[in-house]
Amino acid sequence: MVASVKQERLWERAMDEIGQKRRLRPGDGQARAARIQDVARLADVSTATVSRALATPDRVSPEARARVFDAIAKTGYVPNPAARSLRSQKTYMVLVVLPDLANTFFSRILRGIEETLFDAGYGMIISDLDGSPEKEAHFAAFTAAGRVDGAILLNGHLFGQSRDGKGTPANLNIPLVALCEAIPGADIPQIEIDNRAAARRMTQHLASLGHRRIAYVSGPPENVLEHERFKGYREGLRAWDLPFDPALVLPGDYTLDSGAQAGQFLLAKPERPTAVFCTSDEMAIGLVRTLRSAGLRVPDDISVAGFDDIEFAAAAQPALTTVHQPRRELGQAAASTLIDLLQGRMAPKRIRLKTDLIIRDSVAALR
Amino acid sequence: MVASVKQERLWERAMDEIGQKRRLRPGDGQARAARIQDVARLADVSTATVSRALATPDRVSPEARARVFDAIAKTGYVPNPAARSLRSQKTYMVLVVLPDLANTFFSRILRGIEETLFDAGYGMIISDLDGSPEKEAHFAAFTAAGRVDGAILLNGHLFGQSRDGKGTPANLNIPLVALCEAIPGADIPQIEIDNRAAARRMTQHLASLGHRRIAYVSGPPENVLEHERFKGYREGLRAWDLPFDPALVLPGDYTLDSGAQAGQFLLAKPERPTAVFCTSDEMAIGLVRTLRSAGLRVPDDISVAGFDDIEFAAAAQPALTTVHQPRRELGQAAASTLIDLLQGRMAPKRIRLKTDLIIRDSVAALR
DNA sequence: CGCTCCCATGTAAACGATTACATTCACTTT
DNA sequence: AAAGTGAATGTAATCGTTTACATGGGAGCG
Repeated sequence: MVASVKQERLWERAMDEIGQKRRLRPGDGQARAARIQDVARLADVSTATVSRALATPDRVSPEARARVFDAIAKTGYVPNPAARSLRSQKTYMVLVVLPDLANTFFSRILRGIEETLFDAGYGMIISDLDGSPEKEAHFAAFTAAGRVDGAILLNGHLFGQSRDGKGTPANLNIPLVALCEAIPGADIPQIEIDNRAAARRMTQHLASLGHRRIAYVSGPPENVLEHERFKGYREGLRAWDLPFDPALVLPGDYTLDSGAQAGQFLLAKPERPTAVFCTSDEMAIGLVRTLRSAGLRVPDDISVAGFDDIEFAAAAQPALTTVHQPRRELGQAAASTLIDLLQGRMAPKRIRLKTDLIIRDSVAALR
Repeated sequence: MVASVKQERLWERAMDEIGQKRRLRPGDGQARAARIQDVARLADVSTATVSRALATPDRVSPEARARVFDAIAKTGYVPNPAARSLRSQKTYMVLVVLPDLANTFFSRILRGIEETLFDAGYGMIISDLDGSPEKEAHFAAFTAAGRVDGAILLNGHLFGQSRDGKGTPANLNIPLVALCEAIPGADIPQIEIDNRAAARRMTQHLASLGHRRIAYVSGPPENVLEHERFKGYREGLRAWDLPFDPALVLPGDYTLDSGAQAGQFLLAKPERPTAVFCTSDEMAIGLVRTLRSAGLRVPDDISVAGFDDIEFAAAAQPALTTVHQPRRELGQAAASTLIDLLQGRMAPKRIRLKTDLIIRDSVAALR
């Protein structure tokens, strides 16, 4: 892996030199790649020694090792992954299962995952479930076929199971890690933030600024994150001896549109809250937009808080007070936990990363 | 090739049916997956017939085919991808090369790619180059090793080459497609929008509203998109007989921060423009923020236009007038073009998708 | 000196599919 | 009736590694 740049250059040259036609399509100038045989012959050792020089360098003599590396450089040899995988039953590939690839919340998490996997020599295959059971079945089969060594699940449930744990989980026999949305009942490592504590903290922050009527825009009702955040919201109210008013709980599903929708509900209420806690930034941005176009000023007339701290939270008008999720770190933690499992090391059952309260301009003290 | 989708389906159905049987009892060892041998024995045919029943069903007698499918369902057989790939030199995997996975612009494109590949039975591997030559070399080797059948390049250059075409492109010998950012000089299909026409149209739109001093916030100077959009900007000015003023061209790199930075430059200018054309929505949003915090009203005091029409363009304050890029369709077009190549069909050398001028609230007529 | 032990290496058997080539058999065709 | 044709299937080589097992030789030890 370290020598890859140099190898690459040499490889091209070697390919040109060999220039041997492959029997694919006539007239196609496909050159054949060097095989382990070629390296072995050139280094005057057996294929076994070449393989060992690569996998366990300390088990071959320094002289042989040097000759092998030399031959590898000369031929530009790159091991054939299919052959390697066929024999060793390892693919060095990880599946990342997402509920929705188009959701901007995931992109930075993906990057955290990708970079960690990359450093450990693993590739990343992405599956965007997109709410389709058909795709889910496909990827279950895909996984079962042994195309990946492990998987990171961001979708809140196992293959073949619904979110509430109904149904029999597909038996994949590979290491799994749940990221962000914990999978209740599954005996796999869970990487997440403390959603409850974060929601409680935000609620208390709003209360501490004098707000007594604090609305809550929820996530989808079946969502584990939602349950936790809702609990935190109620705990926050209780800590400040504020009454819980079900009329102040508005349905949402984390999207911009549902936030805008919640804004409409809010405007229609006879007695308006003075602060709104949205459980996603997208909803907060949608909500602010609705409120402003109705002539309300944020935060002067009404405070709005978000959750996630996506890129646009800081650029929104007004800049959003929100809960920061360490998305990149979440991805990294999930990936390195999975790698631990893949390499037979112990891994913690649960990792909870710290969130931060980000105070910007969309929340103000009650006048 | 054509049968792959159907094959997948069958495996899935088979999986479902024998789901119970394959599940491990607690404490049980690893259950061995069924091989083609097992299916052949059960169906009382040779392995060749099983293979043919799957790949070319019409070359097998209906009776044998039925017995084979039956046996597949009974055993829950799923072909081993490594073995298949080793022998047939096909992986049914496509590499998607991105300059920056965390950039929200790409997520919807990825989805378009993913769904199209999925429908054709291909999987998607993502490589986030992240500006690192090391990663680039790695993925070049990865590709050269034959882990993918083809690649979609969104990064504007070939492996081993810089953006301006310097250096020898890696000799990968697999079908490639360039998406969004055309690769000049490369003899591969290019899927893109007409950046020049779109930029010209937006510039003319601003001019038609009476603006005579129209600033331009650019992309990175080495970027092909940037060159095209800049040409369009100048053409738009010329069409309205407006002078080109280099002082009104501000450097940017498509990010939020560079837009905010451009705003600072703008505020410092003695003679301010009345409209600003930002070549990305992110920059427009960053710019608006800077302008507003300096007390300027958008669009009353200054108009701001964007490019891309990302999700937040509509939710921004004020909602952004911008150029809509059909991102999902771009992804789909690139993927299906690549699939055509992979399956030996002809593919167009260049596909240009239509853009739309989206008129919202951030641009107004000059008072 | 003879015996063990271990290290470095080689030999060759997997891994699980695809597919070129061979074979069989039922039908035409001449 | 002999030969030719083509469809259905089987046989076995092949893809390029990894790795269990075998081997040979040098060091250590009594």
